[in-house]
This record gives sequence, structure tokens and C-alpha cells, in this order.
Amino acid sequence: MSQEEHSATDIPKAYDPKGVEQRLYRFWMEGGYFAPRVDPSKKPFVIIMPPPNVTGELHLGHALTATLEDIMTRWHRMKGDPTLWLPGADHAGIATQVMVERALAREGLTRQQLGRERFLERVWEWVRTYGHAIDEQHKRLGASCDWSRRRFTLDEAPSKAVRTTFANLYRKGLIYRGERIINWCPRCSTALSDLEVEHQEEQSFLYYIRYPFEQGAGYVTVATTRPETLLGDTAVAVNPQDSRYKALLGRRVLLPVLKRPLPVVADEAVDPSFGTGALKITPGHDPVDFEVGQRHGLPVITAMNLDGTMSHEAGPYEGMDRFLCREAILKDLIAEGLLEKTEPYGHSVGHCVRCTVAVEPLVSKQWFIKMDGLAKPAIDAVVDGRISILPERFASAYLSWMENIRDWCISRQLWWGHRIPAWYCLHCSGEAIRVILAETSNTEGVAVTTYRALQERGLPLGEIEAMASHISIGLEATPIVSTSPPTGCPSCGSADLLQDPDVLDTWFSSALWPHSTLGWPDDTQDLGYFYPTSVMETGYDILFFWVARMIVMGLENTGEVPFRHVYLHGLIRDEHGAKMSKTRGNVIDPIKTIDSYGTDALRFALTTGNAPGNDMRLSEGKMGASRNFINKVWNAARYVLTTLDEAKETGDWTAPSREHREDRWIQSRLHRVTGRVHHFMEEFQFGEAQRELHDFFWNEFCDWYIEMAKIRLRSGEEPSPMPTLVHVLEKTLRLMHPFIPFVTEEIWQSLKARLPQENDLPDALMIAPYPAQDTGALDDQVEGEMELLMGVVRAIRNVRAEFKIPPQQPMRCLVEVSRANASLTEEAHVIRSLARVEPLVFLEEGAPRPPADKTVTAILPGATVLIPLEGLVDTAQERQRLEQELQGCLEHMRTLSQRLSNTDFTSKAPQDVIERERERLERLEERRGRIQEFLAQLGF
RNA sequence: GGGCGAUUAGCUCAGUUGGUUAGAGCGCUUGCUUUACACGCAAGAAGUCAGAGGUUCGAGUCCUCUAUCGCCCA
Repeated sequence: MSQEEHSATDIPKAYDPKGVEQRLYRFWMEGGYFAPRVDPSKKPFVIIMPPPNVTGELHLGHALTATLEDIMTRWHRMKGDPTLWLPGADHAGIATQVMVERALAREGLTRQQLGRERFLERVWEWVRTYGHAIDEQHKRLGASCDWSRRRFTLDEAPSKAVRTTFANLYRKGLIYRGERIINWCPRCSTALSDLEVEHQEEQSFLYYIRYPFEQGAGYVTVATTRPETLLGDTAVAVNPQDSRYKALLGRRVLLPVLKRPLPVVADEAVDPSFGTGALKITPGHDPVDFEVGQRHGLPVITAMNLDGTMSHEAGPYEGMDRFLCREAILKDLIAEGLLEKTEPYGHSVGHCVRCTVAVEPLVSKQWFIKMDGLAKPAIDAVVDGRISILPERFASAYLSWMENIRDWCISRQLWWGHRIPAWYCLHCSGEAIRVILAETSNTEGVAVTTYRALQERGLPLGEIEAMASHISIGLEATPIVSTSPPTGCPSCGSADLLQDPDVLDTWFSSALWPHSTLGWPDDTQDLGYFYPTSVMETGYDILFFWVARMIVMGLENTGEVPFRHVYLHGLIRDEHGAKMSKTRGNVIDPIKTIDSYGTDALRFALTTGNAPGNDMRLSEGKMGASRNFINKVWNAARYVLTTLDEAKETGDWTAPSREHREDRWIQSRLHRVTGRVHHFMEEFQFGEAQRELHDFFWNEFCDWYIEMAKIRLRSGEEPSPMPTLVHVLEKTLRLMHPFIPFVTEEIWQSLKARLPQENDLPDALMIAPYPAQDTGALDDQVEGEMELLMGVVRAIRNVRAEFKIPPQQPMRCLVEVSRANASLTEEAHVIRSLARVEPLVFLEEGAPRPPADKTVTAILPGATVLIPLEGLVDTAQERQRLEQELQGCLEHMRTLSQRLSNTDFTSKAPQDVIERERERLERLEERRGRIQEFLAQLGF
């Protein structure tokens, strides 16, 4: 770093982050400080960054994550731990694919027109162009992560981890293909896992529909919220205990509109109190009905296409959109006199978490992971404490989710992602591979054919894929699962293999992230040294999506937990408590915030005054307050630096003397705070740690120590406060650096340039050792002495303000002080200066006082301040004030003496508490005595 | 339906083994160009810690119930 000219006028009055941040980030990068220094003898500190979406823009959630992780990372690095913070990005299957599809749409293209390969080229092109935007934004935040180890989920190494995991689990029988009812997003045109469905309460209707008996007059009425699904009905069910319907069992009813005969079955799952107690059963379109159907061997009819239109099973409604079909069916039911009634009904409807379209439960062939066996070790790891979850309350949420876990649908009908490493032999399984032809493929009205049929027409694989809008692989096909493309079919040797068209859920690769980023399945040096990692820090909203699955897969793949601590932060809301969203227009852009307030201010605002796991509101006001604090730090440093320039000499600032009372005091306070900061950091209470530092810096160092140092410097009094000024500033910069790295580094560099070179300081604050508490510096006595001094100054200032004495006008002041507190007399010049009193006279106990009716009195613990204010004193008012004080004092004494005379208290409370209460009562008694004396002097 | 969280000064929030007369920032009132800082200084006002009950020598903190708001799971 170039040494800059430094004179008072060169340091701007206000901190300007713009001129500082990017320069310092470059300086840190060039220093190579972000990469860990591997030392086999030391235990490393490791955080793997939750990978943001490559398509993503940095939002406040990312900013909070990055700030918290950077705080931990910088703290551990300064503590001397080999520290790795590994960044990365996630390919975000649906989100990215949708984004590129949207770009294609502007050119009038669809991905089907482009074909799989060319489409993927387009996505990669997009990723290469824009995929690093979020990295650059993380750099603006000061993130000290090791960019040389950055990983992308689709990089070769993590992809290999995905294929290996899939193959291992398949081999163990933990991954299977099945035809089950899944959540289908008609807009994204893919299956979703249960977690990707968001339930919303909707006001809708319950429709009562009559199903006539097949034979004889009469009907049974069923209630449903989704009349359009009746087209897929294959039964009507009632509860076997329901006496109303006993006679119905064994009869058949006719499905309205389609006139299909349906059996009436009895099933325990039917709730007799819902609607009429008779339910229509639609196994193809409802998860509960699907299970009922399985129990009774009912056929599954899929009345809907994958795009949300009605299928050929819907008869006259074929091709109609599902919601329009509902209207049409209701109309027809009314016409036939089969709609008995309609009542308003609130129920929850699943929506796609990505695109908010209502999901459709559909029966479909998908890949699943069998979770119950895998969940057990993941439950144990949290129960036995190998993994701790903070705040603790989330551990119970984790456990109850894990204990009731359901199989995970991992296949997605997308192109962008990790393609499933399963192949099918066209020779052995060609009959099972059905090709749904695209409308454009000109196949003379044929919509579905088999792969074998097309092959027999002499079409090559690539061409068939291009013709297909969808390839459906029957469950009878035998998958060949392999981590690399197989060369031939293991049973027939044919090289004609078709890879499964689906890709894996993005969260599948995310689940491997803590070990796949470090090189697993290869036995790399990084994996051996950095795994298991130390902390997983992320928002509580992805505890199940991600954290839980990482624990499962980490244990399955490596036999070890992926991390020791899970630290979950809350969500950031706007100042009214609303979630930030683009549609609401209340999104705060972190980069814009950095532009106007500075990175340090944003970081401070995000992480101060907030408890772990709690949601927080962010407002302009909070950001402004943080900026003010940063500026305060800047200006205190500005003062120290300019006086350092003038002083020419620093003295021994590394180990300053504690000869002077003020120096002894601030050093004691510094180490008190240092201890507390350590404690809070270890407990992940970053907000509290920062509050300690904020309060110490502003309320003690700035408001008192610097102000007192000015007096000494002006008078030339020895010893000079310079060494302590520099020492405390330097230590505080170190303490604050993990939180507000830019301003502290900038000041520290200027400070370093002014200090003698022989001190052998490191090149950067960010690699300087974090201060440790020196208990030898703690000094209760001096802290008490300074309390008294500050109390006296405050009391005098208060009198001045109350009586509206102009600040410049000197006041006479007498201070009566007990012999035990005689040290106060040595601070006379400080009181004179800070309270602007002249002359200041100390009275010994018992010495004659000025006339009480012409004096204002402030009675403090340890001292009494008397300010003669001839002509200004209203004795009645003075009396009232003293009376009030006396009342407060007596009341407090009452509670204390009651407590102390209670034998339960004295026998059960700890000794130090009793002792403290006793001393407190003594002090109050003494104080009461003084108040009464003054009242007596006023003639009462 | 089950679970979790919040409820503390006008506003936003701290308060982690129960132990001073409960703290901060913003806002408010009053005064101030005190040569580090008006993004500041000094002084001040402001709280039945949601309500009710309980445990305890002692409860903002632990337990039970209630109310309001929010979240998660089904």
C-alpha cells in the first residue's frame, strides 16, 4: 500500500467509502489473504457458502448470509486458525431454464425448436456471460472467501459426486423408479418435490354433485372442491362405519356427463363428517384418492395433460384448460340437474414455489430416494450433539420433519441440470420407451409411438429425440446406472443406449455440497483437511430444503457429519414487517445501499441489535444510524492521527503505561470489553458483540477518554496520553475489523504509516492477531473512581442545563467528598474543564457549607455537589426536588431491608448477592442522611 | 388440526445459566459553530416488560392458561 501524505487537512471530515472499499478489496486479494494457510498441526475453521443461484442478483438475504459468514471467517482468521470460506454457485434448474427460455421467446423460439444440445449451449453461454455477477456483488460486501476454490454445481468435480452418489444409492436400492402421484407444475412442466409446493388458503366452493344409481331411481351426492376431476373418477367411497350408506355398498353409480359406471367402495380414510360423507375417488388427481385406489385396485384415469389442459379421457372437454373445464362441467351439471348445491369453502391449494401456478397432483413415473433409512443417522447426529443447531428451537423442527420424512422425488423434466446417470438398452427395453411426438414432427396424426417403432423406420437416435416432445420410459425398462456412459448393455451387449431424459432436482447436488466442493469422491487433500466443516450458516427457511438433506447425504457418503454447527439467521423484512418482494416493490437493493451508505454501514445495520434466528426489519433510519457510527470511528481516528502527527512521538504504544488514572481506566475498560466480545463471538451472538464494541467506542473512548486526553495534551501534562490513545484505537480497530472491515483497515493502514517501523506490524489489519483479554489490566478500583468523576461532571452539567446557565459562563462549584473517595480531588482539573466550573473547591466532610437557600445540591453516591446560584434558587422548588429524591431513596431502602430481613432470602440466596444488597442498603442509608441534612438546612 | 415464534419507551429492537430502581438506536424536548465528528456535543422526558394465574427468598427471564399477530408442517 502506497504511503500517503498525512496531515490534518488530508483526512476528510466525513468517511467516504467510495474511495476506499474497492481499492482495499483489491489490496486484500493481491495479498492472497483469503486463501487458507494449511497447517496440519492446527484445526481449521471452514465455512462452505450456501451457493446462490447463478442467475441471481444479490439480495439482502445473501448480504446477511455473507456478512455473518465473513464475520466468522475474519474473526477465526485473525485468531490464527487456518480459515477457509469456500464460495460457489448453484445451477438452479428451473429458475435458470425459465430465464433462458424467456430470452428465447423474445426471439420467437422455444427450447424444443432448438433441441436439447443447442439449448444447453445457450444456457452455458448465459452462465459464462452473467454467472459471475453475484460473485462481484459479494466482493462489494467485503466477502473474504477463497475465490480460487470457487465451485459451480455443474463443474466436473461436483458432477462426478452427483453421479457417484446416484449410482451408490441405486446399487443399495435406495433410489428407485416408481409410478406415483407427484406434484406437477403445468407451467414449469416438471415434477416437484413436496417441499417445492407452497400451500395457500383460498376461498373457494364446495360443490355437491349427484351421482345417479346405475339401476333404479335415486342417487348419491358427493361433495368436491374440484368438479373437473370427476372425469377421472373411478369410484365413490364411503366410510364402512357410516350407517347412512350401508345399503349403498356393492351398488354402482353412473358418473355424470361421461356415464361411466363406478363402484361404491368402503374405506376408513373417508371422513363421514366431510360434505355428505360420500366421496368421489379420483386416483389420477388426488394423493389421498390415489391411496384409496391402490387399496381397492381401482384403475387410474388421467384426465389431464401435462400442460394443464384436459386429456382425451375428458371426452367432450378434451383440450380445454383445467379451469375453463371446471366452468363448463358445472354448466353441464346444472343442465342435467345434477348439481345439488354450492357452498362457500376455504381450503388450501398447492402452488409451485417458483412460479406460483397451482400445482396439479398427477400420476407419473419418477425417480425417488427412499428416505426413512437414510434419515436415521441424520437424526442421531443431532440428538447426540455431533451437530448443534442454533437457535436450538430449530432442532425440534428438524427432528420432527426427519422422523416423518417421505420419499424424495428427485427427477425433473428439465434439460438444465445433472442428467440422470441411467441408460436404457434400446434392444432390450425399446418397447417400453414411448415417444410422444412433437406437433411439428409431421408424423401423419400419430401422437404416441414406441422407440422401437421409430427405430424400425431407420431413424437415428438424434433425430428421434428431436421429434419427441416427451419421452416416457415404462417401468418395465431396465435402467443401467453408471457413473460414466456405459459402452454396452450388460445383458445383450448392444451399444444402442438411451440416457434417461430427466435431470436431477437441483437440491440433490446441493445436498452433497459440503463434501463435493472439497473433492469427494476423490480422496483429496482438501477433503482430508477441511472436512467435516465447522459451520453451516444460512436462513431458517431452507432448513429442510437444504440443511437436513446435507446432513443425510454427508453422513451417507462420508460417514461423517458435514458440519459441526448449524447457525440459522432470520428473514429480513421491510420497515413495516412485510416480506420483501419484487411485486410489492419494497425490495432494498444491497448494492444501492452500499452506494449510498457504504458497505460497513450495511453490514453493521444487518447484524447489530438482532438476535440469532429472529426476523428483522431494515429501514433507512437503521442504515443511517450505522453510517453515523462508521463516521464516528473515522473521526475518532482522525483525531488520534492528527494529534499523533503533532506529537511527533508515540511513546510505547504497544504496552502503554498504566500510571495515569485515565489510562488505567480506559485500558481496564478495553480488556473488559475484549473479554465480553470473545464470549459473545463464541456463542454466535454477533449482534451483542457489536453492541459492546459500539458502546465502548462511542460512550467511553470517544465521550470520555478522548475528551480527557485533550485536557492533558493541551496542558502538556505528563505522562502523555498518546501511547494509550494509539493503543486503544489500534486494539479497537482489530476488535471491530470482522464486522466493519473496510473503515478499520483504511484507518489502520494510515495509523501504521505513522508508527515507528520497528514494531513489526503485519501488512494488513485483516491478518493481524485478534486481541486477547489481559485480565491483569482489569481494575475495579479505577473503574469506580472514574464512575464517581463522571457522575460529578454529569451532575454539574445537569444543574447548568436545568438552570439555563449559558455554557460559556463559569460557575462556582463546591464538591463535598468523603475521605474514602479523596482520589476525586486529584481530578479537579478534569472537572473544571469538562463541566466548566471555576472556581472549584473541595470540602471535607463536616466543613461549613454555603447557605442552603442559595445553593443547588446534587447528592451522588460518594460525593455531594453544591452550586451556589444566588438569586436563581427557588427554595420551595429545591425542597420539592430533595423530598422527591428522599422518597425514592426510602422506597428503595424499604424493599432492600425487607429482602435482607427475610430469613428465606438470607439463607437461600447466594452469598455475593446478599453482600451486594447489604452494601447497597448501606450506601442508601448514607445518602438518605445527606438528603435529610440538606432538607434540615433549608428549614424543614 | 399439530408445532414454533413474537408481544419490552411513540417507532425498530437487545436483554442466553432467574439476582441493582429494565437498556440501545431512531424519533421527541431544551441548549450548543466547545478547531475529531451537526453523519456531531451536552442535558432531558418517555416503559403496569400483552393479560391472568403459578413456581421461587426473588420473575422481563421458568411453568400453565388466554388474547393478538406471524411462520412452519399436515
